[in-house]
Amino acid sequence: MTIAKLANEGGVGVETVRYYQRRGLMPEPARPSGASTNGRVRRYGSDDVRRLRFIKAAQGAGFTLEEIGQLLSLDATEDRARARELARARVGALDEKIRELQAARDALSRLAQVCEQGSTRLCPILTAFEP
Amino acid sequence: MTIAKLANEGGVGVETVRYYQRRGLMPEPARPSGASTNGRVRRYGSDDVRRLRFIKAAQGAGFTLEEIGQLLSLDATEDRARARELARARVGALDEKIRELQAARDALSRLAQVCEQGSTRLCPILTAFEP
DNA sequence: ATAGGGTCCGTACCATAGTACGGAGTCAAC
DNA sequence: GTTGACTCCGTACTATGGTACGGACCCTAT
Repeated sequence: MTIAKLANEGGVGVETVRYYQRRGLMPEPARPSGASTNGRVRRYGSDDVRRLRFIKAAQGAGFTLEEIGQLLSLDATEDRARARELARARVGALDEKIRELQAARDALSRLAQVCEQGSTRLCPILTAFEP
Repeated sequence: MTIAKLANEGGVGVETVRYYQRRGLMPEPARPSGASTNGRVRRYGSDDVRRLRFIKAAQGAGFTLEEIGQLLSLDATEDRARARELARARVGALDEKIRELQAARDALSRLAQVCEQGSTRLCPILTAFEP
C-alpha cells in the first residue's frame, strides 16, 4: 500500500506518517530504485500499520514520542528488563493520573449538580477543586 | 505579598504568573501609582492564590488555559447554565479518558508481567495494546 | 500520451504552555 | 545612601506534536 492508505489505516494524516519517519519512529521502506520502470514510490505493509497503531495507542497511554521511540527500539533488541522498567514506570504514572482525573471528574460532577439548582444563587466555580 | 510569594504559594514560577496575567487569567493589580514614596510594585492577596490554584487544578482536570479563562469569566458573571455545560462536557471527556488510561494501564501491567518471565523469549511490546 | 492525483522532500509555519533574558526601576536592610 | 535582591516589561526562545506548502517527480486510467 502507499503512504496515504497506511495513514488512513492508522488513523493519522500523511504528514504525520512522514513526521514519524523523520523522527525515526516509522521506517522508510527502500524505494525500488531499480533502473526499471516500476517504482520510486515507497510501499508499506501490515507491519507498518501495526507499528502506526502502536504509536497511537502508546500516545494514549501517555508515552511521549521520545519514549515510544525507545519502546520500538526495545522491541527489536528484546531487552526485556528495560521494557519492563518502562512499562512499570508508566503504570505507576497512569495510576496516579487516573486518581487525579477521577478526583477532578467527581469535583466537576458535583459542580454541575450545584450549578443545576436554579434555586441557589451560587455556582462556585473557583472553589470547585478545593478540598 | 509580592509576585514571588504568590507564585510560590501557587506552586508555579514567577514567569508563569506573568504569563497568566498576559493571557488574562490572572488580574494585574493596579500599582499604587501615587507620587508618594510607596509602591510601584504590585501586591497580591489570598484571592490571587486561590485563583492560581484553581488554574492548576483545572489544568489537571484537562481544561486548556483557554477554557480556564472562560470558567473564570463565568465565575464572575454567574452564568450557571454555561458553567454546567462546560463541567458536564469535561466530565464526559474525563470519563472517556479515564477508561482509556485504565485500559492502557492494564495492557502495560500485563506487558510488564509477560516481560518478567525470563523463561519465555517474547516481550511483545508492539502488540501490547492490541485487543 | 496526457491529465489528474498521489508521492517525495525540504522547509516553514502553527498551537499550547511555558521559560529565559536584559535593562530599568524599586524596595528593604544595613 | 548604597548594595543586593526583587519587580516590571517587552521580546525572544524552548519543547512537543504536528500541519501546510511548493515544486518536482511518479503512476495509473482513459
